[in-house]
Parts: sequence; C-alpha cells; structure tokens
Amino acid sequence: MKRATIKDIANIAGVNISTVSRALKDHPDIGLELRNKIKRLAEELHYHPNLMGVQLRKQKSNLIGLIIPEAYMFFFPSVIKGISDVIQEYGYKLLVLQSGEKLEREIENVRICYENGVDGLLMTLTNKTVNVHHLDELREADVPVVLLDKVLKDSGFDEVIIEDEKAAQMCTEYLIETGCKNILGIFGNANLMITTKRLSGFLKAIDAHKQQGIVGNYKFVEDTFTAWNAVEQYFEIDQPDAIFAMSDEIIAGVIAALKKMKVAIPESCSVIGMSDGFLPQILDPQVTYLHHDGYTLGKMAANHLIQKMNNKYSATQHECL
Amino acid sequence: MKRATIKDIANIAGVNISTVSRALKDHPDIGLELRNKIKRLAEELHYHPNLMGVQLRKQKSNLIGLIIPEAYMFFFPSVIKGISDVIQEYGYKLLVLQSGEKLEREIENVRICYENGVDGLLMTLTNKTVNVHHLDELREADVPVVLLDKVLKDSGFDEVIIEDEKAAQMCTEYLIETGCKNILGIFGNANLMITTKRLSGFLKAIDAHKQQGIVGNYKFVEDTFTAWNAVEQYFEIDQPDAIFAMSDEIIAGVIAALKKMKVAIPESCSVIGMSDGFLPQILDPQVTYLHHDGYTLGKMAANHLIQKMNNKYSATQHECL
DNA sequence: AACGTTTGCGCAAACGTTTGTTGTTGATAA
DNA sequence: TTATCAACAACAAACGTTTGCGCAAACGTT
Repeated sequence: MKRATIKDIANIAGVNISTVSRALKDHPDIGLELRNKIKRLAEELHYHPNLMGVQLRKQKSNLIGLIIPEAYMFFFPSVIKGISDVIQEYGYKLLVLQSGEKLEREIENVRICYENGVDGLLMTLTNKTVNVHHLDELREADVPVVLLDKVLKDSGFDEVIIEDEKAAQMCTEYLIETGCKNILGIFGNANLMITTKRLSGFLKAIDAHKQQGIVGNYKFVEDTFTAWNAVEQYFEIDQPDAIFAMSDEIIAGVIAALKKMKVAIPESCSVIGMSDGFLPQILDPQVTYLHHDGYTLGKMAANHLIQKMNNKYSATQHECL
Repeated sequence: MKRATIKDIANIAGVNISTVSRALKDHPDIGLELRNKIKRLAEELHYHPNLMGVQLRKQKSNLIGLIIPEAYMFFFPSVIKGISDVIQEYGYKLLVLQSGEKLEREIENVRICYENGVDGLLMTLTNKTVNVHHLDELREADVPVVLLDKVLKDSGFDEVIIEDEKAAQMCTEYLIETGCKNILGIFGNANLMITTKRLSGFLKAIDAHKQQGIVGNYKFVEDTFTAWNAVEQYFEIDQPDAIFAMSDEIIAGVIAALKKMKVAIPESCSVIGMSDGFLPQILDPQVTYLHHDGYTLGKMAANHLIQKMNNKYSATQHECL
C-alpha cells in the first residue's frame, strides 16, 4: 500500500492541504474541532511526514555527516556513541561514512555529504590527508565543520582534540616516578599530529629526567599486530622495565606480546597507555592508563558543532579535553 | 555564497533547466556543443546536484537505515564496516541510529527511518524487543528489512544469522573432549533467539554426555560487567572447570572475573567463547574461541538487503554463516 | 448602521530535481 | 514542392511539504 501524504488526508477531510499541514502542527489558525478531526485521520492512515518534501521546502536536512577512517577501532565506537547521543537530542541524524584510511574515499565522502546537504560535518582525517582543499566547497556553502582528534596544522577549521602532549608527558612521568629507568614508547603513524604530540610529550618527560639515568626509546607501528611484533622484536635486544603505549590498539598489542613472552606486569615491566578506558580494565588490571574518553570527545564535538550551526559566523575555536 | 542550482546554470547559459539536467547526464537529446558548454559552466560554479530535490522527485533516498543497540561493543564496529563497504559500492549511504538497548528508542529510530524514506533497513533488535509491530508500517510501505544476528522467532522478516546452535554445541563439545566436567555457560538476554539457540546448542552437548558425569549450569547476564559479577558470585558456591561464554562482551567479563579471582586459565578453568576474533587473541592466548566474524555478517546482510531492494516481492529468507 | 478586528480556512508559490510531451528547426526523400 | 523525419530544445507537471497572503464570515465596538 502506498504511503499516505498530506494530500490524501486533505482529500478525505475535504480541506486544503495547507489546512492539514497547519492542523498537524497545532497552528492556532485552524479550529480546534477540525484540528482534532485531521489529527485523528492522520493517525488512522498512519501518516508520517515525508522528510524529503520537508527537507526540500525547508532547505534543511537535519543530517550531520561523520567521516572517519575506520569504525572498528577501539576509539571510534565510543566517539560515535557520544556524537549520536548528543545529536539525537537535537533531532539530528547521523550519516556515517568511512574512508578506510584512503584519501580518495575521504574526498568522495565529503562530496556525498555536500550533495546530501548535511547541516554540519564532523570529520577525522585519514593518515594520508595532508590538506583540506576538499572541504572548500563546504566552507563556501557555510556548512559548519568540526575536525576531530587527529588534525592538521593550520587547517582553519574548528577542532576538538585531546591535550595530547601533556597527557603523554604525564604518563611518562608517572612511570619515572614509580622507579622505571628504561622506557620503551610505542607510537602510531608518524605523520599524524596526534603521534607527533604524544611523542613530544614522551620525549619531554624523558629529557627532563636524563640526568637521573632515565633511558627512553621508541618505535612507530601501524596497528595492534605490528605493535605486538615490535615489542617482541625489541625484547630480543633490550629489556625495558616500562612501556608507554600511545593508544588502545597499541596497548592491546603490547599486552599480548608481554603475555606471550611471559613477562610479568608490572613486576618485570610496567605498562601505561592512553586509552578509552574499557580495554585495560578487562585486559589486565595491572595496566595503568590515562583516560582518553572517546565518548566525551564525541559529545564535545557534537555540542560544539551544534552550537556552531545555530550561530554561524562564530570564530574558529579549539576545544581540548 | 549560495550554492548553485540547475536554475542558475540555465539562466547563465540561457537555456531551459530541463536542458541543463539532461546535458549533465549526457542525454543524447542535447547537442554535443551545448552539452559541453553546460558541463563547463557547472564545473565553474561548483555545481553539485541537491539531493533533496533529486530524492523527492525520484522518491528514492539512497539511504539505508542501520539500527543497532550500541555501537561500542566488540561485534558491531566490524559489522558496520562490512555493511558500509558493501553499500557504498552500490551508491547507498548509511544512516546509523543507536537504540541504547532501549525499546522506546528503537521504535523512535524505526520511525525516523520511515520518515526519512530509507530504501532499506538493517536492524538488530535490542534485548527488550519482544515483537516487531513497530515495523508494520515499513512492511506495508514495502521497505525491505533484514534482521541481523539477534532475531525473534517468527518475525516474518528476512534474517541473517550465525549458525548459532551448532556453533555453541561445537564449543561445548570441545570443552568436554578436553576433559572438562563441570561447565558453566554464560548467556545474554534470554528473550533473544540468539540466546535461545546458543543455549540450546550448549544443552545438547551437555545432555549428550550426561552419562559421563558432565554437569552443565548456566546464567543469563546483560553485559560485560554483569557477566563479571555473575562469574564471581557463582564461584562462591561452585568451582566449574570450564566456562562457555556466548559473546565477546561476555568473554571480556568472564576473563576479568577469573583474573581478579586469580583463577588460572586454562589450568583451573578453561574458557571458550563465540567471538569476533580480535578480543580473545589479545585478551589471553589461552582462551579458545569460535570465530563469529562480524565483518562477513555485515557484508552478507548488506548484500542480501540490496538484492531484496532490487527485486522486491521475493520470499522471506534466512541466511546463515 | 457602519466600521474594525478576529477567526478560520483556501490559494498559490516555492524548494531543486526529473521526465513525458510538445514544438521548432533544418535536412532528406518522394 | 511537399511530406517525413531526425535532431534539438523548451514547456510543464510532478514529487510532498511549508508559508505568506487573501478572503469571507462572524463578532465587537462605536
């Protein structure tokens, strides 16, 4: 059966479509009696407004685009949940597009968002993204954009990020304070700001305690399994008494490697990481972590975006967690 | 600056909008020269079709709804990726709605999908869902629906599921073969088919070996943390030598509980689970699992849905993994 | 009785497309 | 010459809404 429209209701009720439209939104122009009659009728016919029509007329999609590299990592699911919780509150819907760490697909996804008339865009850049020209059209069309977590220098867009450098520094200093001397840092892709910042924090802490004989080495890896391998290989040539892991994925790899090599945590080797929180808890109670809360990040980003949408022309801002 | 429309192009080129529309799609009715001129003009103006208009006219949204309980669990991110990969191939976009295991929100989400005119719907029911009346309107509107993973009996909708019963049975038998006598099964919400089936497989295996003195008990839990509690509590009254965990979330809770109680795996207590694969590997190499591949499930479901959308009126089907 | 205001509803345009039909050319064939 | 037929482009309707405006009847005020 075909879906009922305002026109159907109007025909049956013997009134004009505009009357139906107003009645359904409780517009006072329509008499109470007729209003109720129309509402009852709509109910009977299982009428629901066709959003395509509404959107076109109102020039508003109530859609928020979310473009991310991959959703299956530890961090993003909770980010999605944070975003989702906030925007559903405001009546927005989430269009999720994955770029699979491919720049071409990121560009394509931006185009899709544009064509779909998203009212706002949340985006985490891929590893490969080195500029944001593909966002020019959105910028011209005054569509608010907020960049998430991983960002480029001087992108000119609003950004919501974690205070990465400080956090990494704190983690590392914690290790040092608890007596660790030989610290191995495991980091992600070296091209990303997030990696640069966390590495910088790590090195700051190491440097600050150099005269106490603290040694710090580090490695770059791609994911859980390369982290795993990196740790195993490293232990063949050196035996650090502490490991700093930059992210959940890396924590997972580090723990797995240590377990396999039967290295006791934290007796033989302490582990600290920056994490979304869930993983370390169930992985091993002995792993310390700095909470890096994707859920809150998602909420903050969404709130920031919505604020921007309601109040365009606000200046570029940076929020930190 | 306002976004360019077909009308703008038509005005500048001095032709009718229909001509522009056809030219941009390489319709042979439009002369080659004019066609190119229009295309060049569109390029210059950064023209992109406004999908709200297109959708309204074509009565097609190219949107596929995905309604899930929560995205932050272990299983769903890979399911989302599987779906995403398939449907982007076909030019569809994913509208992701989370129900947070709340029935009311599930109903609300279904309504949102309906109003947005999704061309198809993929859905995993919440714990609390006991019937699918909220899908009636979609059914009447001939919108294809495919239920994912967790499903109800006799829902009347297509379903893509794992061969749950057999898988659970295999897991349990594996425990028995390796010498376990006192097996504790931890299961999710008892209302769901998935739970029923897996429990049934579990019990089949236990029953088949009753005369060998195999004992099987089981508990229902809601999530990782209730699983954790359930295991701890159970150990106060009984000490099983094996645990069967129905899902990744439950595996996580079980492992966490055993670790906290310092029960050695698998020396004091074996653990087997049905899993997406990633978690057990990094959690503890000693946990055996039956691979339950969310990525493939997502791909299958998406393919099935798209096939259904292209070819309506096909009969209800059930796909298994 | 004349006037102004309110109440209640219809009319029509607009949002940006697509697409079936019609109309205007110029060339070709009879 | 006239009829035929392409080739090309314009016209207009349609998709489902919302919303500014107009209009009539009813009411209240002098």
